[in-house]
Amino acid sequence: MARKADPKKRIDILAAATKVFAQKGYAAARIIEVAKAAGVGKGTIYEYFRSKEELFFAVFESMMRGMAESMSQTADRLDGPFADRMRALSDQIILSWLDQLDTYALVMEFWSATASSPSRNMFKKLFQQGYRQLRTVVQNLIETAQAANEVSADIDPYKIASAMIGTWDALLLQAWIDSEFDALAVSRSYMDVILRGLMSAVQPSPPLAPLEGEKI
Amino acid sequence: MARKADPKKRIDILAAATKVFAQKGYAAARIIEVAKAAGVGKGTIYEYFRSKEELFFAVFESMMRGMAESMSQTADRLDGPFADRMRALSDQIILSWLDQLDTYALVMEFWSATASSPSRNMFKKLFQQGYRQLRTVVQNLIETAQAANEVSADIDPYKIASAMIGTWDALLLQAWIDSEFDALAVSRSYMDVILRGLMSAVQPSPPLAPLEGEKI
Amino acid sequence: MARKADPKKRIDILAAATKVFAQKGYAAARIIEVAKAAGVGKGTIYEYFRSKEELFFAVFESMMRGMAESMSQTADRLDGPFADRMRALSDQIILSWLDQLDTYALVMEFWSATASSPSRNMFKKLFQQGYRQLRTVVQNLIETAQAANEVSADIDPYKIASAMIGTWDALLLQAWIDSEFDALAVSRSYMDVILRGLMSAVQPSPPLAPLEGEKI
Amino acid sequence: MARKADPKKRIDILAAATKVFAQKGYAAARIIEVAKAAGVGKGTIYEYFRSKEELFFAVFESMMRGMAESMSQTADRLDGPFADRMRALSDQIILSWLDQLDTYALVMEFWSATASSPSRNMFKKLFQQGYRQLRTVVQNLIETAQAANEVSADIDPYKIASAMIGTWDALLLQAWIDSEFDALAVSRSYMDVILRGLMSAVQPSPPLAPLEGEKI
DNA sequence: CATGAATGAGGCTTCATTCAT
DNA sequence: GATGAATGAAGCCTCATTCAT
Repeated sequence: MARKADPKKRIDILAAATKVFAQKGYAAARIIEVAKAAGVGKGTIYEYFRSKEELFFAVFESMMRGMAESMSQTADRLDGPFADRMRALSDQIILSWLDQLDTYALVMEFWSATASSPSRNMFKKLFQQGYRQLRTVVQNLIETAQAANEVSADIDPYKIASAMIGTWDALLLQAWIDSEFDALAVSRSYMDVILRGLMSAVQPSPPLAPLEGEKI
Repeated sequence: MARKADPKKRIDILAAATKVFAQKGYAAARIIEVAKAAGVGKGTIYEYFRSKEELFFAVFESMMRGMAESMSQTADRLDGPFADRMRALSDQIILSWLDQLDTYALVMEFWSATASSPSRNMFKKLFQQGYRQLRTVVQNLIETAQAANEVSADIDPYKIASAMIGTWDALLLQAWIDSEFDALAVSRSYMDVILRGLMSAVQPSPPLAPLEGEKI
Repeated sequence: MARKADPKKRIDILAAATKVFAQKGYAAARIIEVAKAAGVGKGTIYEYFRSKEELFFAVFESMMRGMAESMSQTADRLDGPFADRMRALSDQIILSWLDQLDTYALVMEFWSATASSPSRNMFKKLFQQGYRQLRTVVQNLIETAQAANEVSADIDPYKIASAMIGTWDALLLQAWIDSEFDALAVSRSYMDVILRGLMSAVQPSPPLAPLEGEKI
Repeated sequence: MARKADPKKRIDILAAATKVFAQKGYAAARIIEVAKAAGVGKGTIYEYFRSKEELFFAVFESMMRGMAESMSQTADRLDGPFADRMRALSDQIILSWLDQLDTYALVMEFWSATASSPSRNMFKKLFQQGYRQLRTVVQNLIETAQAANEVSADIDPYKIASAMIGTWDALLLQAWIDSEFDALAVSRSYMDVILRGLMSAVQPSPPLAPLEGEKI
């Protein structure tokens, strides 16, 4: 028998690719670099992945899967009053991402790299799915809080959840851009304000002039 | 940067490059495409820009400059109570970007394209500068409102401004990814909550357990 | 204006490619070799031909065109009695090909190179066309001779023409394989016999046992 | 050549290789394909043949051996008058080859594949040997006929034999190229003419004009 | 003996850049 | 100044061959 197919090798290559793609970007990443980082020969990469693009896609997929998993685990472990849950979730997201800020670069890579590629749509779907998953967690928290009268009923859980995860994303982006940016501190202040907004009595934006279509 | 005089041609090339880079991404964009789009010969590009990267950088710079300009003009025109100003600003940002969502792709491009480039730092600086500019506008609005007692004094204008522009950014990202995402509606609900939070009495997140370093 | 497109360069590359393909064979031929032989850069090849295969096809096409041309010119110049014409044609074919025996290798290349290629059918057609053209020339000679009663009427001009050009082809093949093989001498002896057969009274193969399907 | 003993496996591989090489051509043939067709592992090929080229050479050799064998068996079985023998031989050659026209492709492969190979000369020799063998059979038939006064004595048996086998080869080539080409019918008409030429009284091509451009 | 996972040399091709016109 | 033909560096990928199991 020949050397048996090492299932660990696929993982190794994936890990190496994640690192190299994150550091160099898709276009600038070299297959040979990935091979070296994985401690295998160039050709071996192609034993496990059909092409550079497929490898890239596999990295993305595994990354998203990892994120989603850790996310739902986190959500399961949350308890206490609504505000506590939200603060804990926020911190968890920020902290776990700050730990692997390099990987964050990949999220951007995935976009540019597939700009004119037919797999762009697959990326789009995986991406939306990731966002949706996270959004659902937050949305559920809000809805539960509304049921418990912790959050005013006139809040649209979907919209607010969308905005909140967007904010986390953006804070991480800023942290990535600017290593001095204190994403955790900002996120905490932000949560204070948001929670206060969510939990206070409703005051629909009443005397506000119509805004539709206006371009100030 | 520019070596030849005709300023109109330089602008034509820049506009063409903006379009091509936004559509194809930096790596996939071809100089010949830019040349065709600009209606000039391939060699002419090099009369105005030393290299593809420099052209790219120029596109980025002009984009940031344009954004900043429109941003400060908008801010100058704002008036009325704090909530109105904020809502108007939010709408303005969202709407003007939605108009040119394609160009938004460039923001991501700028990152990935320079991942392993020596000009990465220049990009970083320009980017931070753009963010800072926008943040300052929001920060000023908040500070003014605090001075007028419209916003509680315990709010950190810098942090909240950071979070808010991040959220706008992220909503646009989601709109870009998912064409059905209604960024405007979400941003308005979001502003309702945020404003309520900002304008309600302060309730510092007191009984919250310490979070530092914890990984829930 | 840029350097003007040199139409001669295409010819140069084609000539170089003909030489290299003939010497090395399609698979073993290297684009860089062709470039060097043509005195141009590697990339220039791709300015004129989309791919190695296309270049190869162009070589084949130009070769066939050249052959056909020289063939019909030769035929036009033939005169005198039938036997003289045939002998002159035979000699002309053998001699002109012996002059460029290397090129002959290409005829074989064309086959193997396209064995599993989609362009195989194009090659097949060009090839058949070349053969047909040559066959028509011979066929016409025979038919004219039959009309003049120089050749017995029961001869099938198509079949005999097919066999004759086949023989020339095969003699050249042997000459190519074996540099000591005297294709000209053999072809002359062969023509003697053939012409004697064609011009003698008809004696249909009468008392011959049926051969159909038999496998001796 | 062979390094391992099992002679059956060697033959299996050889048969598989013959098929694959004939279908795909040498360059396009893949060792893995041969292995699959032979029902063995890739590595096993290398137990029996040192390299792809050696395998190819072995295929060629076995093919030539097979041809030569069948050829001499055929010749031994021939009897009757000269014309009958020749017609029977011709039919035998054409029919047996038409049966395996695919394999015919290999003959061409052998050439192109070794164009720039050091084994080219070995191929050349094997090839010449095959041709010579066949030629000898025909030559002997003619010489025997001359001794029996069936064929005029001024015929050069070597030359005519060379031309005849060449013609058969070429007819098969045409059949290979053009599936509608009726090689058997053409070969029979051709034999009629040739035999008539061979068996008629000698009329040396006497009053033939000198051949312009001739390079004797 | 047999296998097929691993390897890396080397090919084709692309495309930013140069420079003669 | 403008052009685009020419260039060649460099990348992805293939596939014959090796060798641990």
